[in-house]
Amino acid sequence: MSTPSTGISFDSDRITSDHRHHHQLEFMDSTRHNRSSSSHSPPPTTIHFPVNYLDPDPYKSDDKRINEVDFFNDTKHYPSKSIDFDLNCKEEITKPAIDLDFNVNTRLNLLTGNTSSDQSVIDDGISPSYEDKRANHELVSAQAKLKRMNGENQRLREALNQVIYNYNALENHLAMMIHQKQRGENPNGEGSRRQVMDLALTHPAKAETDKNLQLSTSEERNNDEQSMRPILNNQNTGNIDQSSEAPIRKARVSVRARSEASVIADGCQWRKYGQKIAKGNPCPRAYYRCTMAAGCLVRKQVQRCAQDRSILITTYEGNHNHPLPPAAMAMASTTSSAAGMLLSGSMPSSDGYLGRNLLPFSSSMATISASAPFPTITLDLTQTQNPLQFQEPFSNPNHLPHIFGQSLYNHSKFSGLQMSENMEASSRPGQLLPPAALTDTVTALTADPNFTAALAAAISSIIGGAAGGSRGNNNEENVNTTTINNNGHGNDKVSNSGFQGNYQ
DNA sequence: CGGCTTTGACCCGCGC
DNA sequence: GCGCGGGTCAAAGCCG
Repeated sequence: MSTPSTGISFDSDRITSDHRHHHQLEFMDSTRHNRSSSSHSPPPTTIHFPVNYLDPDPYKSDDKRINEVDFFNDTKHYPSKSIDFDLNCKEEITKPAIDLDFNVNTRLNLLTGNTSSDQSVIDDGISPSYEDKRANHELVSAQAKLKRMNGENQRLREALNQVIYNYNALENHLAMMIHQKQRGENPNGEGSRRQVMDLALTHPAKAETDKNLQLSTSEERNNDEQSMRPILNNQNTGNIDQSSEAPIRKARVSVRARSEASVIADGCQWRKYGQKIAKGNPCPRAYYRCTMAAGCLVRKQVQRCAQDRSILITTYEGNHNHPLPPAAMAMASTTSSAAGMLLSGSMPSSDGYLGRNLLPFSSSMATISASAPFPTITLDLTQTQNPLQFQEPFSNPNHLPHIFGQSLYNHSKFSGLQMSENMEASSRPGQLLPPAALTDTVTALTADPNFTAALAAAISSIIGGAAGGSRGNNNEENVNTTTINNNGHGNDKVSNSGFQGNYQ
């Protein structure tokens, strides 16, 4: 646990069962809605990329009434290592603020007391008083530097959170304007309700525009992409009357987590408004809508996996139009970022470039389904250990914060930040991209501004939400630019009280 | 009594 | 046009 390292990493993985929240979902045996037939759609083509996940131990039996998985409960503390960022996020009324609590081990073994056992015994001829003065000077200097860094880091984080918040507000304002425009043109409002909903749930207009522009440049499109052509035509002609558009696509982010809980505690308040038996799965699908603010259009579906009913599948849709509590922001920013990448084309279609390059990670990670009715990115958190994951000490099911950031977080690995530092990991067969593929992927990703934005949000999520950031999971091998000792173990760190993050 | 869940009915898109 | 399936509505009931 206390492996010496200068690494900076971010707290990541923790899932705990939590019964504080009362939203429950009864997966009944009802078959009244079951109209399933024997026909099945072909499995969607997929793109995979890694998500790190640690099993939350859903069978934890401390409490007889485990109804949720709380991804954000953070009560554990970890011994600090070299440089540990203890990120506390306090909730404000309108936006999250962050308190930073740095705990830096300067490795100078600076002592202000006279604990002889720790003092140097080497007689170098320098007087003790000189040593003390020098040590004190260094200590003061380090403290001053730390203070500056602390302030700067907090400012940056606040700025980043503000940007994310403004972005979400603007996005929802756009949806609202479109809604009003539609109502103005269609006073009855009938027949367009669902379309309005879809519009509001659809990811940013710019992302759609980008995607559509990409579509216009190629003749080789699959059927799924062809469905977007009406949108493209409208935009090209300057017609923004989307009420006349044909299929509006909305991105979904699906999270697969192994849990006996009924729902995952993602920090938001949800109200169940429906339940149905979907074709091909005897487990009912429950529909929830966000009730944290009037008019919030975010919805989620919760369903157990037919093949493995210990797996809970939660699918999010849409962006919140209201400030989120810190506990909710991790999921929000992650799903938003994933959806943005999906719709913006940063994550190309299943036969796309990135997909080929990322396929080596396919076994246990995230999946993009391009052939589904809606573009869906699935974060598979059911794997106890993914191919990139080191054996590490934080596989405690209670220490699973922020797993939702992992998908995007791992994407950052491909952005070429630390390619030269993959030596250890690359020694494990099949765990890293071939150099050429990696380079290509890096080029593709970094060339895409949407990826940059998404990555920023994801990093924000990780930094802001990781409740002290570094539980040092698998990711530090690549991302940590200061790592000297990449032994694959998580940076032990002092955790803190609040999990924060960002999501929508 | 208000908020939430349950659940049958309904709407709508899509494929045949 | 029809049936299927996904998604939503809304009345009724439940619960604190």
